Amino acid sequence: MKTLIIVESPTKAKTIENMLGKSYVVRPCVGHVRDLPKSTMGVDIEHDFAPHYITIRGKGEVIKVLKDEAKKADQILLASDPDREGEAIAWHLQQYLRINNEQCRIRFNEITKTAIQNAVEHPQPIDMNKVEAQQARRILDRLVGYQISPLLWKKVKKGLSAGRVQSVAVRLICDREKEIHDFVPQEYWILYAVLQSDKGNLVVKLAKIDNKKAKLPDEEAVEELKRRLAGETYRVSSVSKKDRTRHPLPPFTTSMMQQEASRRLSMRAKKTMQTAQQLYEGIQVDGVVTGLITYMRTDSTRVSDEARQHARDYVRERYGEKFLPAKPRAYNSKKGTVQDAHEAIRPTSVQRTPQALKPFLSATQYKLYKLIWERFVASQMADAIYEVTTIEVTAGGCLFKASGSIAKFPGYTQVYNDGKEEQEQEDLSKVVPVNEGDVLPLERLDASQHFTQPPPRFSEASLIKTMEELGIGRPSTYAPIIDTILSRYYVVREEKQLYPTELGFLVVDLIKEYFGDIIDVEFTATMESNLDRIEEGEANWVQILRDFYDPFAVTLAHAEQEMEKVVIEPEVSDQVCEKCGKPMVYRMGRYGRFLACSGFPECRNTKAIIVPTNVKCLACGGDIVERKSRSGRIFYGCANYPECRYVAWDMPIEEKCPHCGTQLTAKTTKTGKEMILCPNMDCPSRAGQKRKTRSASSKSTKSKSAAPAKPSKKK
DNA sequence: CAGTGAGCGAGCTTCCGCTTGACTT
Repeated sequence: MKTLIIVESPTKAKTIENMLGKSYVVRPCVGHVRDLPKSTMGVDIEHDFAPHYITIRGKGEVIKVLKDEAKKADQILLASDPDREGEAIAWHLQQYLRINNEQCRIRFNEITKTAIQNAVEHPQPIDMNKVEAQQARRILDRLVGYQISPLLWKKVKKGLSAGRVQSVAVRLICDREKEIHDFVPQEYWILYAVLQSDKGNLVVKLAKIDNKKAKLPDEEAVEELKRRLAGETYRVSSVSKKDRTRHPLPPFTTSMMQQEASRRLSMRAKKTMQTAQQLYEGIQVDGVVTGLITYMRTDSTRVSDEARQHARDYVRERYGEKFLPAKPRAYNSKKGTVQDAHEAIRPTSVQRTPQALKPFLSATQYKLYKLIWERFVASQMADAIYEVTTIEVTAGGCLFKASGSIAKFPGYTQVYNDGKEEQEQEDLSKVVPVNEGDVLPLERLDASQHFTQPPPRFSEASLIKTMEELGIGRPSTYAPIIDTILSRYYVVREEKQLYPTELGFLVVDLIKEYFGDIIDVEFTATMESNLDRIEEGEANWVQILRDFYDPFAVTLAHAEQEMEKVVIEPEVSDQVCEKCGKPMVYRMGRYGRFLACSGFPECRNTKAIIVPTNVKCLACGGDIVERKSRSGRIFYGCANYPECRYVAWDMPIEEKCPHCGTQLTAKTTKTGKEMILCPNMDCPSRAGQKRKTRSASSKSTKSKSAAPAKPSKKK
């Protein structure tokens, strides 16, 4: 008796095969095996939206392996992920491999021997309601994307795209930009009273005037209040101390990991996912390829009992009983958009500390692993306890306050600092010990002018966070969506911020005008609740699609008719063509923006976009200019290139390196400090720093070539 | 670390979500 088990990920296949006996063969299908065709709609709208599925191009080898193994097996079990997409993958496999057995589907939420053995012993039928929900989602996305996009080609520009998810992402960025543009800053003032005490000055902040929240809109109000307070006595009306506890954060989901890696490690979502994938697939540790983290695409914070127990054992042993909460912490994923097929992202073993693994990891892998490990261990540790002191001072009917906190017990912050510490340290400096009833002489009143700030632009991380909150997109698509809207040139990224382009605004405005409801943030939420009803057997998938499509078809026809062809006028630059004297304009090419003569095609002059700086090149006396590399990264070079080859990633300063004479550069670090660096990597001042070269002792090359070549145990 | 690029107009572009490589922007 031989059983073939099919799972989605190759790594998972290897892991599970090692857990089961010799009579089991585990093979991966590597995601979906069939889908709608790329080149045509593939949906028969006239016949109940019947989909036309074909095997996915490029999956030939994977499918061949599955077919061969299926022939040899007595029993086939489909173990794709226990969520909507996984159910559909199982169904496609069943259809394609012609599996007759009704009991062919097994499901498990965690990869432990007991969970898998239990699942293998209880195969079930495929849940067709779930499959139909997935199919409805797939077809709806196809209908929307493959009908609005061609409309944009016709009316605006070829190659454009629109979709349920990407168009909302662009919309969010455009709406935010408008908000920032329309924002009117409000002036307000903050008033501090600096009071003398024998332990030093106490700084208290104005909170209330005549029992109402203090509002100081302008300088006049401040002066008036100052006159009112003149000669008043400042009396400490209360001093209170209170303990406050803070819970650790749950272990990572994909989106939380992307946000934290962006905030703390300045890593892009794509880079974070690539690195996490390496940790998941396995690193050579003492000659053995070891998977270091659980699956990295998940929307769940759930943790297996086994892993939780190991974390508790580790905390007890390493930090002592005090750091252990009485009850193990459970992070139950809230119901809703969460599909909960995988656990949270956590280390596969807490025993593998970041420090112990450091020699086997690249710098990036180490940083990300450390973040994941610490976040997970902290999530099973005791609360942090702070003592918060609040001092209230009254004077002339006004209430002033100061508060600060001191850590009494670090708890989980011993391992994972959530970054609120610095802020509280600052508060603390304002609090000096005083007693209730004390009358403190006034040193001075400090008033400062402030303005309300517009909301910040989206970063990759905050966009992902917002999309997740709106239930738009999935863990596997957060990072790719950002690439899509960047490559369509709907948005651009500068530093960490996302800015909409003219094209982005144009396309969003058109979709808003003609297909308003599709781009509404509620659209996906409504769709999801309909999909839930299909899953529950309360709604019919064809009916759901019809209810959506009938009005959509009308909208589409109307848009085809009414939408005017847009002529995009290129943006005129302040530069003049040196060949014909006409102004130069910005155009979009295959490699991004460039300057072209507005006299095209008579004059074919083109130039790269170069931004001047005020810095001189110390090597040749030329101007230093800002340019963009092919990958889009900003760098600085000499305007006399190629005669002068001076280049640097950071802004040069007019000062030479004392060691090698190369012109130095300056950059501001994350903490706001200015760092002077020599761009010459061979300079003695750079000694000990890693060069960006490929070392022969590479970890990934070895494991990658070794893994598929090694024949898994046969016969 | 920087090259090019657009228009013609034949035939193509495009969606979202699952998974990894192969192959360059």
